[in-house]
Amino acid sequence: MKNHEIAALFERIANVLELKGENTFRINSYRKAARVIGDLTVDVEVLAREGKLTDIPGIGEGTAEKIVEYINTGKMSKYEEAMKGISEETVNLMQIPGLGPKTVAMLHKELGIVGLSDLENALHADKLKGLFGIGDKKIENIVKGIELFKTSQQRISIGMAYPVVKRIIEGLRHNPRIKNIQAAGSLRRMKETVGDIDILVSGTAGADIVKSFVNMKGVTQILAAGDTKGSVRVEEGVQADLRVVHEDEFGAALQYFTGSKEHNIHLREIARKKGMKISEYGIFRGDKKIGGRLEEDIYKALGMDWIPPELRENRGEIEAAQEGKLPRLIELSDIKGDLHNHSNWSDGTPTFEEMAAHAMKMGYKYLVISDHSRSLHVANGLKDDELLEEIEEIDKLNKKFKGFTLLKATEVDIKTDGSIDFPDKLLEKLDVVIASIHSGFKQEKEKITERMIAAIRNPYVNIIAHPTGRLISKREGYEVDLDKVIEACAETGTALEINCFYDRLDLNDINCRKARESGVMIAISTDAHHVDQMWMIELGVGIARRGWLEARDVINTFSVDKLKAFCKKKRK
DNA sequence: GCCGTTTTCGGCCCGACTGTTTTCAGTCG
Repeated sequence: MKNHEIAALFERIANVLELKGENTFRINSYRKAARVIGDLTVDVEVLAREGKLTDIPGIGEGTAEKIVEYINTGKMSKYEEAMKGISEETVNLMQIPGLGPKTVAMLHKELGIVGLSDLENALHADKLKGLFGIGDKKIENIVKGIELFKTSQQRISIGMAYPVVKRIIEGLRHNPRIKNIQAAGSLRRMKETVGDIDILVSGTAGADIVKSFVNMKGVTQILAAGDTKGSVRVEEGVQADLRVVHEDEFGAALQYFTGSKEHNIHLREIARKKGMKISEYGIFRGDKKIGGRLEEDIYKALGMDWIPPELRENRGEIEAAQEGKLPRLIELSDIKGDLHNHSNWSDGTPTFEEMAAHAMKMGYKYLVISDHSRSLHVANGLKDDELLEEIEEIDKLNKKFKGFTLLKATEVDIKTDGSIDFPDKLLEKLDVVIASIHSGFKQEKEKITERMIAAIRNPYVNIIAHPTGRLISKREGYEVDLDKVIEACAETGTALEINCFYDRLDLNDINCRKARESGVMIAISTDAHHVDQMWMIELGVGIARRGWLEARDVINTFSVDKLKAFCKKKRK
């Protein structure tokens, strides 16, 4: 799939055109094109072949031609033309906070600054002073911006941000001046990574609320503390912002600060066409405010259903809301059990009893014990006779439970030749078989895909765990043709996993939606090695919601009997 | 460059903040 290459190219065209001072609306078109192509769940090449590119909203004749050109020749003449006389390094200067296209272009023109080192030299030699629009403050800000740019920590995983938010909300909840408190931003949308944490409150005496926020436990640095906004850095290294708004603006502000930007822009376009206006203060017809206390006010006034935050990415949710066709997204309470867990028999820490007790506390009806198989030595994988012992042990325990079942399973290794390292007669004794790749990551795409499909065709394999092997901001994952994997899963009745572990979140939202569209069932599983990791099911449900999944798409919403039947069916 | 229940031309999301060019452009979210 060339979707991401093409999206990246459009984004780069937008950046360089911005630098050149081209028409903003044309630039925005390229941005939009980049976005919609990047978010497609189908192969752009297929659409091109079918002549359907212009069916995509935001893709017109011009952009479609450029896509076709790139598919056919591997080049886009528009990009090469735009980059003439400009270095990529110069375009990248715009990433420095406080440096926008106008300033970078001016610095390039006046001082011949090409990249960051030129800029630093010029600052050192005090050459910026006296340039049009540059005063002492501006220079100071550029210096700060460069520092920030260099040290700017990456976006952090939602799994790290999530507990921080819980702690902050817990810490403020008892404050009598606060009426409502709610996380906003990409965290509320359950995006897999979060840039900073946004918390919104409504209440009286803003300065007082802000004060208690910046003095909270875990705060390492106070960046700002005013009447309506406080900003801190916490010990996890992430920035957290708190905003205080009026009670009757809370819904509008929540809607605004939740984003995404693209979703909000689309809503505002619709509002404008209907003679209305949306801002963080409310929704207005002319000068008259017609709503804003509740988030629902905004959507209702625009003639559409309220849209769950996880869907607000401008990926078709607005159209669906207008037609009353939003999915009934899966809820955390639909989950009846966790399908991938490790005990102290392999590389986990808890005993079976501890796992069962925690699962029951979470309200689960069942829990899958899926220790590693023998070839995964590093994880103390079980040998054949040990798996047999484990099965016996679980059977014994199950007799003690009422309304709860430990399910017998394994996370079996898909070896480099595509074989599975437990024999069928052993797999036969299990309720669930999970298969995954833990070695040979560097194999070629075709080989990995074949290998995975061989496992999917094994009649005992029910779930493919962490299907792409990626680790967020650490490892790309192996190359696998996911389209073929999805096809094979759909054919054989094999489920794909959303691995909830915070640095995996694999499948991701887009692949998850793609799988659903092909009729593949999904398992949401934590891969917990400790009972304190089982809460991460919440992250997986978030990804599932972002992938438009309903309860019926997810096998761990099934009753224990239905789940067992699902797994058995494949063996016939 | 895209798009159409006022439109095939003339629009295209909204507001805050900052610094500087003292009336507004640039940047950001």
